[in-house]
Amino acid sequence: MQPATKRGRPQEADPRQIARVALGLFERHGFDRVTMGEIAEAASVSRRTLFRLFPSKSDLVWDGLDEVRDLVRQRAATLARADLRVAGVLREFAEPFLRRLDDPEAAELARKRLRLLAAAPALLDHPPLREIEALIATTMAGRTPSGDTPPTLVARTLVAATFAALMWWAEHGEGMSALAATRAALGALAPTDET
Amino acid sequence: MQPATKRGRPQEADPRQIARVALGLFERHGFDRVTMGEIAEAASVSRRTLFRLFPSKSDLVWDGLDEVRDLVRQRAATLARADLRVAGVLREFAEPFLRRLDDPEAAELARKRLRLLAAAPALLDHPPLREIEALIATTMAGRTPSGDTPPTLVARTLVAATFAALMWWAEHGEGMSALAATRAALGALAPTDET
DNA sequence: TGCATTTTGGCACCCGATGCCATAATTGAG
DNA sequence: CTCAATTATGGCATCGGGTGCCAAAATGCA
Repeated sequence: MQPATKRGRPQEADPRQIARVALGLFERHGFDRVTMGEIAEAASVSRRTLFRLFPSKSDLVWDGLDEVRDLVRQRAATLARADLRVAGVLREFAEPFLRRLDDPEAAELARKRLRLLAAAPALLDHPPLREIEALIATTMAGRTPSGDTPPTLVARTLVAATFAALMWWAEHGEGMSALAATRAALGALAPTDET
Repeated sequence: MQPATKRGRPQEADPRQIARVALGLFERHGFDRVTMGEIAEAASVSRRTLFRLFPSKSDLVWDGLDEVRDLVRQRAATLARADLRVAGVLREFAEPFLRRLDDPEAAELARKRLRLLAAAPALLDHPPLREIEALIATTMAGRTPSGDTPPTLVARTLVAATFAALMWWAEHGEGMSALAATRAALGALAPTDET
């Protein structure tokens, strides 16, 4: 996969720097009011290499998500527990990442990104994100006792609901932790009979 | 809003016919492998008027959603009940529409559209759809007793979860009704404590 | 010095989408 | 009947995201 050899022309462009520049522009002017040409100019690279480093505009926002996806992959493969229900999925997948957001600085960065999402929903259509969803769903589906509600149904609904809760938290959840918001939302969804 | 008068050049293009043609092409070749130019040619209109009738490619898939949105608007304005919780939202908003899917023919059309969604998630980024979500969310937020979990949080999570359940139903829910799948999924989401 | 290797960036092009404008087809008023 | 107002159509140019192709630069290695 990686060349590892140091032959060839060395890479001049710094992807993380470029992503930082882009994120700054997005926050200031809005995601879709910033053109790839402007980002390229602001980062002092050509439009062409910008597209080579970040094949889509969304990749600039989701920079770093690949590593999260790898962690989720690893966690999914490692998990040997049989009975993995909703509470288990939250404990094993959501909590380890959400706890990072206890750090106010990390929380603020996460909020910035999530607010970008709310303003430009096209960002949700992102392959690594879809793969994380699918990983959680299939892992859960394989480890849930059958007989009750179809596991794939629960899994996909759970992931969607969790993301929605996170988006809400980014905008209105100032007082509470991301994890608390997620738990509260999931708990409130059961359609208890009323008059 | 509407001209109502019959002056001016009569409309030659038939939007519903065009949408049908487009839907057929999408099913056969996949949403993003069909170009607007091809649709225009297949429907015997110019690319320009195609874009005037359907400002975005997604509008071809979501043709007719505006009327659904109007119904939801009306329903939201009419609803006078105070305490409108999760079960109430399902009863007042989801059920009236999901019941239409008891008709096998309507169910098959809905499945076609939802399967298109699963294959091209960009279709989910559609203004009328967002407005329906927002309508339900704000209606619910205004009628839920405060004190417990923030209503806007519950509302947005509920809508996201319901859509996810519908998408699952379109692909794997052959045996069951759309409403049953939704209910089952929501009920299973509460994180009951386990070991 | 040359050669393989890798990055860079320029160019042309595709596709979705938008603005502008000339033109066609109709109704209604004189 | 004639003409103006009105509405739909479609051609043209342009923009922005995205891709393929290819030549030029910059390095390690023989």
